[in-house]
Amino acid sequence: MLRKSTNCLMRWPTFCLFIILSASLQGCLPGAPKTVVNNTAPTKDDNLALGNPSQAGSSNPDNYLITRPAYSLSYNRKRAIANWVSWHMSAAWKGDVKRGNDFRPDPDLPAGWYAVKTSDYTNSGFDRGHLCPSDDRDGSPADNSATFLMTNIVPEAPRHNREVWKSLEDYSRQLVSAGNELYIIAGTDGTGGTGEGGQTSRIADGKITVPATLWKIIVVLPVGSNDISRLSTNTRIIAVSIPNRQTAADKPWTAYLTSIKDIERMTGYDFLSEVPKDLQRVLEARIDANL
DNA sequence: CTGGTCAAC
DNA sequence: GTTGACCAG
Repeated sequence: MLRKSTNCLMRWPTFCLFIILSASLQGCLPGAPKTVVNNTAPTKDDNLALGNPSQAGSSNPDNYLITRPAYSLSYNRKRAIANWVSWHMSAAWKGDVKRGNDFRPDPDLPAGWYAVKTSDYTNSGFDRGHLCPSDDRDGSPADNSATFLMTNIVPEAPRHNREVWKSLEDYSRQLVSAGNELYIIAGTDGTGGTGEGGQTSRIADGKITVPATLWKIIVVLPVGSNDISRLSTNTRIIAVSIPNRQTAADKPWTAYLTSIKDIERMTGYDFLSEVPKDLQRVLEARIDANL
């Protein structure tokens, strides 16, 4: 009953189309259309697609843009922590690369700047808290390793990091497993947190500021391309602002839901700046419904 | 690199 | 029980 493929092409075109798509044979068949169906496979997209919230660049040391394949961030030299980190998240970034734990100074800071090292956090009473999590970047060794550069790390109250912040990270990866992709921006604000040793403004002999607040904005999109055009008034927005205190973990992350507008008021940043103004207004006022 | 802890699932 | 993510030495 098996026919040669040329017969198949004439007699069972639908069947052959299936073969073409599933076995990636397009390149073997000259003349086959390049795009037969919409591409719904998740991709790795621009980490800053929704905008650069603080207009970070190369001129201001306290708003210094660092761009990598894994994420983009604004670094604050005076505070020795990031103002924010922005990254795209989809199943395309996921894999089975083992967590590297290779915390190290960021070699991409300008010459002459102090580069935070992992031992600056030892015995500080604060965790080396990821902004862009290791587990969001386990698709390649290079991407995972990039999350351990100390510019992506902030002094985070241990219970904050391991409990309430982690549970939101886990939830966001569940959203990805369920068929969404995400744009995530996480950052810091204010000075002074409460770690294992009590209230602290700075660690490492004053070199590193302990942020008072960690905030995060998650834009939830269906898997696809043309990112900006996929935002609508129905787009789900998850925004939280969580004090950097051990006791913050006494409540679930849903207790800290807020609006993007509130985070803009707190930080002075402008989020979703690539999105049309009218749509920004709607989405930035939104507070996610409690789950 | 190893062993230990803690919380969540 | 296992896993993930810290810590210290």
